[in-house]
This record gives sequence, C-alpha cells and structure tokens, in this order.
Amino acid sequence: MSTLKAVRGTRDLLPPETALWNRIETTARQVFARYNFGEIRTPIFEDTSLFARSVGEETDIVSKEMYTWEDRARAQSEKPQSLTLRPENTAGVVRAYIEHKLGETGQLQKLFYIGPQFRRERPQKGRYRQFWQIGAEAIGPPSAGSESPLRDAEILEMLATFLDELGIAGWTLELNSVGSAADRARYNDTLRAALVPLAPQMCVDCQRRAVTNPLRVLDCKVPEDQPIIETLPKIGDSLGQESIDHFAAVTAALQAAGVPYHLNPRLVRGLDYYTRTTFEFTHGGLGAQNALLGGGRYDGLSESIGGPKAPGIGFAMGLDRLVLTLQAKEADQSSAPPQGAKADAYIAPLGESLNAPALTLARELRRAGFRIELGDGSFRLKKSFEAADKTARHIVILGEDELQSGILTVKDFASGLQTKVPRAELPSMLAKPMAQ
RNA sequence: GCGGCAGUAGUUCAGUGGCAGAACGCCUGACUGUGGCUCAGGAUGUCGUGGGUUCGAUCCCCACCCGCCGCCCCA
Repeated sequence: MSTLKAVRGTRDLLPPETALWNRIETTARQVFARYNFGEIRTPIFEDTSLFARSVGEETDIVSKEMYTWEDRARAQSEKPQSLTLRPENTAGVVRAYIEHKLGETGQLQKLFYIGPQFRRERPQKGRYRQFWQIGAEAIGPPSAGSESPLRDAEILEMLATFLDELGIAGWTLELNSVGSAADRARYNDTLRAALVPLAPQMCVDCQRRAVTNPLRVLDCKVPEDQPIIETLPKIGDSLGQESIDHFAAVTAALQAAGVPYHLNPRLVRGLDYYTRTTFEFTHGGLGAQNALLGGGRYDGLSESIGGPKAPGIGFAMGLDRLVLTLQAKEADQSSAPPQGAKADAYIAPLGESLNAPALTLARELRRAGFRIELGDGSFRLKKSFEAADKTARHIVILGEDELQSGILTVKDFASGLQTKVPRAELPSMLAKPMAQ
C-alpha cells in the first residue's frame, strides 16, 4: 500500500514557519483596523455560476482552473447544484454584500478577509493549488462615496503602509487604468484591429492572443516583439473623459501622500470584472510569480451578478508569496536566528513522584502568563538539561528538597548562573528581561 | 495544459551494474542532582512508486507520482 501524501499543489505548514504566517496575518489585521476595515468570512465553496458571472466565463480561471463538482440531490425536492471551491474571494464578498442588503445601510462597506483559495494550476514556487489570500474590499452605493478616487488612493496607501510595516523592502507599485466597461470594450476592438497586420510578425503566442485575448499581447515578454508592442495603441487613448479625470485624481492623491508608483499602460488583469484603476505590487526574487498582490476597481460587478449598483475597489495579496519574500530576506540577513521560539522556563521534576507537583507549579506559572515547558520525572537530570536548553530560557529544578523547602533551583541558560529562588519570587525572576 | 531538470538517512548532500555513505542532527554511556566542550559506542533508509533489461538495478530503459525552472496564468 502506498503511503498517503498531501495532494499535488497542496502542502502542510509547520512550526516554526507558521509563526511567520501568524505575524503577517496579525500585521494585516492591525493595519487594516487602523483604516476601519472589518473582517468578513465567506464560504469556501459557492455556486459555480457566481464565479462564471463575475470572474468571467472566458478567463483561464473559470474556463480551466476551477475545482467544480455536482452536488447531487438527496431528496425528491432537491435539485442538483454545481458547486466550486472559490478561486478568489471578491465574488463571495460581493455576493454577501448583495445577499445581506449591505447597500441599504447607505454606508461604505470596508471588509477584509484571510483564507485559502483554490485553482487547478501547475504548481511551482509561489504557485499552489491551495493558496492563501489576504484581501479587502471597499464597496457601497455611489452616494456613500464608493466611486471616489480617494478610495482608490487610500487603499493603495494602506497597502504601501502594510508592506513597509511587514518589512518588505523593494516593492514596486504598477498602476494603470483600464477605463470603464465601455472604454475597455472599445480598446479591445481597437487593439484587435491594429494587430491584424502586425500579428504575423510576432511570436506564436501573440498570434494566438491577437485573436483570443488582444489585451494579453501587451504582457508578452519576447524581446523581438517589444518594438511592435510599443507601436500599438495605448489604452489611455481609448479612455473616456470621466475615466481620465478619475485616474488623474488617484495619482494626484498618491503623489500628495508620497506613495511611489510606476505607471504601466500595459498592466492587464486577468479577471473580467476590473474597471478603471488596476494595480499590482511586484517584488523581485519571486521568480516567474513576481506579483505580491493585485487588485483594482470593479464598478459593474454587483450588477453583473444581480445586485444593485455598488462600485467598489479591492485587492488580494498572495500570503504564500509574502512568506517567501520574508523568508528570502531573513536568509539574506543570515546571522541571528530568531530566538522568539523559546519558552520562559522548563520545569524538571526529579523523579516520577514529583510529576504531579510539577504540573501544579506549571499551572501556576502558565496562569500567570508564562510560557512553560513541562519535563518528565523519568528523565535523568542530564537529559532534562539537554532538553531544557533547546526549548527554554531557564530550567527550574523541582526535587524533594525544593518541594519541602519551597525554594526552587533555577538556572539561566544565557548567563549560566544558577540561583535558589523562593517559589513566590519565581514569576518576577522569570519576567526579568533577557539579553536578546 | 506545454517544454526542460531533479527525487538517496530527520536535514543538507556524496556515491556505485556486485554488502548503502559523509556531515549535521538523534539515541546510549563516560557523569545515579547539572546542559553547552570533549571522548567512546549506536540507530538511521522500501535509494519517490510500478514495470522492463540483466546472473544481479539505488544506478540503464519506460510509465506514473511529486518537486523545481521556463511558458501560460495569476496572488
């Protein structure tokens, strides 16, 4: 019988790595809270048509990457239903916004989420079939200011602050406007027409894209094609005046706030619902998967799935990729491994008759907030020391003498000093700051 | 989904068509209430899985699985 393994593209996250995941999630919660975002948790699977109608039937995500199955009827009265593991979370958030009539509050809804997403892609570093996203959405009726370019700028400024506070240096904000749905359709036609005479001189991928998805031609990385791409019409030239003014207001606010950005008229996003402002934060050192996060405005998304007019803007960050970036940075800085993984004390009972009193002592200290590793009285003292040195900053020896006298033997591994400490003074002794 | 490279101990990796190796880590002892430094011992394992070639395969061949790199796509 073959042994069972995590399936392709999925993986286990183990300590100590999970501490880094928690640090990132905690930082996100803290930063988002300062911008007054609240957490939303939506189901991990939804009706398949939600994604088909929002992300777009023709996108790669919907057409070939979703985990979809038919949930069979269990009773005469039930109908079978096609369900899909969510490949992204914006659609679920907007569905919840509509379902709970959050637009009726009249207020802008500012929601963030943290959770796994699923896409059946070929796995690679930074690309998994179950991957984690941290994202946020600001959505509401136009009367709540949901269309304001200030919302776009605020979100981008929040992301810059988040990455800075996480300690990710060297990111680039790539910014573009793809215009309204009408602007975008017009540009698509213009581009398609312009490509008819040019495509035959381009790479085979571009020849295909010129027909299937002209916007993707702009993303081509083949060097020989670059001069041709430079001559193609720019999306900026297809934007209506409203889109132009909106985008100008976004960039002006970013400049005022001192958030650096790089205009990239070729930035194209793969989900159909994006309108006007679109962006990516990229980082070198992630290989082919260089996008740390991406997002944009989606002014028509709510209507496209049967909801009220509810413009919005949001983003999704690849948590797996944030972890990779921070791990690479820590590997670079080498030197001191983080020492935060150690307990405050290891309690070493001397003999199995001391096990129960040791648990009592551990309970006292743990209830006082200390991180305690509890040894075993069957260990010889030498073995307790070895185990303690690996897992804790102090060892507390609990033998018959200590139990009778109430004076414990404590050794500080950093200094090598061993002292006798009355039980009542143990908490203050353990609380003393350690040399970091 | 396409092309390429890899898979050997807990980890990082050597290696050979003929008994499976190193370093680190782990366990035991020198030392029955004192770790780190020593020293002496010990265990590492379906050599990714399944077939094939061969007297004999961890090694060569094929398929599959899984990972990595690029494409594609995206976070």
